[in-house]
Amino acid sequence: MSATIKDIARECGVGVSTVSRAINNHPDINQDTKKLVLDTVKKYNYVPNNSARNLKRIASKTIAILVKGISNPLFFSMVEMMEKEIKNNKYNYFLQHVDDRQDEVDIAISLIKEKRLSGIVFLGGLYDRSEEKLSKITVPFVLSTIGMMDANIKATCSSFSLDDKLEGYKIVDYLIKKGHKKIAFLGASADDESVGKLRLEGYKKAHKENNISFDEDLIRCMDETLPSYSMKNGYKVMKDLLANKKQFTAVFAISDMQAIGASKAIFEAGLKIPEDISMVGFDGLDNGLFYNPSITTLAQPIEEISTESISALFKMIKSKKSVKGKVFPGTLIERESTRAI
Amino acid sequence: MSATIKDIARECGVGVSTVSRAINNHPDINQDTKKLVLDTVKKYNYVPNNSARNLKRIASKTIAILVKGISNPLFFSMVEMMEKEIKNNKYNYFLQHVDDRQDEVDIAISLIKEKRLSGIVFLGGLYDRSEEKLSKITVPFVLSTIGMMDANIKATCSSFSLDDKLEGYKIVDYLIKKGHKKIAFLGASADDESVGKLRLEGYKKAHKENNISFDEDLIRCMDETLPSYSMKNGYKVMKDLLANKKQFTAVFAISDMQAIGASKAIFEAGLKIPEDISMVGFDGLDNGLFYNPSITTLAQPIEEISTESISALFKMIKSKKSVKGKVFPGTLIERESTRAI
DNA sequence: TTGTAGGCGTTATCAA
DNA sequence: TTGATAACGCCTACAA
Repeated sequence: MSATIKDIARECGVGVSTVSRAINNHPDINQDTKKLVLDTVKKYNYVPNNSARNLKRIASKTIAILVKGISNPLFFSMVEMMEKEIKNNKYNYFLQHVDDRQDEVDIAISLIKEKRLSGIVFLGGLYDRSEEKLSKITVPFVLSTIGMMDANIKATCSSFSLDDKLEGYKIVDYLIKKGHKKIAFLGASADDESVGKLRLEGYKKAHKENNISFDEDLIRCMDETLPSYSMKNGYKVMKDLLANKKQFTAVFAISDMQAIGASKAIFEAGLKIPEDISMVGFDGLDNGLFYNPSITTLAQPIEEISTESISALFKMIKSKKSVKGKVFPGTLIERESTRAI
Repeated sequence: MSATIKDIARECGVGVSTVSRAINNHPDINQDTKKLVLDTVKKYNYVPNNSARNLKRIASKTIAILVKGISNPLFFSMVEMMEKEIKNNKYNYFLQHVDDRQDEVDIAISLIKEKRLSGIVFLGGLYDRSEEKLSKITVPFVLSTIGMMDANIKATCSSFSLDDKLEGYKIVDYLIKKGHKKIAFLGASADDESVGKLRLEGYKKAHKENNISFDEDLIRCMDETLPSYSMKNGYKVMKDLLANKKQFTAVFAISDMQAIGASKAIFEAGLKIPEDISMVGFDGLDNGLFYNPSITTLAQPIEEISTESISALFKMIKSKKSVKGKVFPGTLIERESTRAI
């Protein structure tokens, strides 16, 4: 049906290897023959079959981005940034959603065999993986925006993220310094061992250092039936909290999207932000910036994280050596949703 | 390095074709042999190499979703829904972003050759394609959420979308019936020939039928340097409009995200929604629902559109016959951002 | 600088 | 119900 390398070779009156050399920019080829070949390629609209290439090549020049918790827009901006760099390197990539219940390492291992991946980016999720399991991944990979309990693993892997505990601490400390003593926490799932847990630790640490006790009833997990980190989730959880008649003057949601949903619930209860309740989120998304009121947040330097993650990956692919990860500082962005009391 | 079908065959003491039959669920195989093979497959953690499969198979059982204007969250929900159906059919899929400047039909044609696609979903974009060009696509494809000027093409293709002109008309007519006479329009790019243009036609028609003249100065295109349909874009354009001191009492933004950005600009100007200005969006996203105030919108039935698009695609793949498209009705959802004057 | 041929891991055809 | 074997389209020694 559509043209193959043989057709092009025949048409040009050369061998297939010459065509191959032309399209793959090999040095040992006559410039004139190369031009002829390339012209015919264009003329016939020939596109090499990637499957055949991948079959032949050891590595397929494709990298996979595994995203856990797809609903957070944070990841999309990151993917977009990574995409650029991947294209610059003339690699392909594909996105793979990973369910909350699926194990991304298992998926990665399958994918490597299936597609001869050159590398993998893990985006989000990946809590509490044993080093042993991670070591089964036979291609270079980087961990991006992933909170890990085990500092050991984090040190050995190429992990690019914030110190979630520290940043959680920073923003809660900010609220406390503003005079808030009753701060609700809108977290991840109950059994979360990743960023949700770490940010919660930051929350607790801030309370402890400021000599404030916190109320366990004010610490809320997300609703497992709803997409994680989503507005819906924040809304639902805040509705429940409000129904409980618990007193609080501030809320720390572990994502901007949850903060937005929670804010809506607060408005519907007839309360005002920040007059009655101060709201802070996490991530630094545009969604929070354009909200009314705009949401104070702990912004992740997603551009740096994306860029450094992906270039570390390429470094690993090309040098075969492992590259050290990095911890980035977050930035507290004070907006309209918080006030001193 | 990792196990191949030969390794499994050797291990089981059978031929490769038997292994192939086992893993592909072919009928003509002894159940015991099949079990043995499948067990060994599991034991060795064998995963068939997809490239080899695709090379051999006429079609690769993968379908591509080409998304134009990635920044609209509308598409992500749709992709998620389609994903389910694709997995049900045991097909693979991948997402491909298409730049605003790229031609999605060209990309599609390359992809078909490169990956032996079984089918394609076009999501967004694809304005004003000639039938001739579209006919170069040799595999089944559906057009989803795509506004097309040329009704002819729309009729021959499997297109699943709203009647954008009609829905644009509906929501503007709603505003007019509420007493608004000065309605700003926040559209797509200046040269848009797709949904942006169609919704604008609806806007004009509503004015005409209600015997109201409209002010060309109130019709605004998006900022080409910013992502289309985005909050940023709505914000920027509304800032400009406000700086112009033009009078208007309502705004129709062609996406909820633009409506949100525009709303923010309005708040920053010290105005209130809906007291000073009424705001309507388009799409029916959660983002508008959770906004403060929630945004009145013309909701697309994205679940139906997604489901019907993808099942039409599978019908075409399996029956080789073309399937007729469908026009869906939108739903006007009145929320907090509009009022009568 | 070029062409020939073998093989990458599958699936499908054919004969057993 | 099985197994050998020929493709699928490409890349890459190796030979010329």
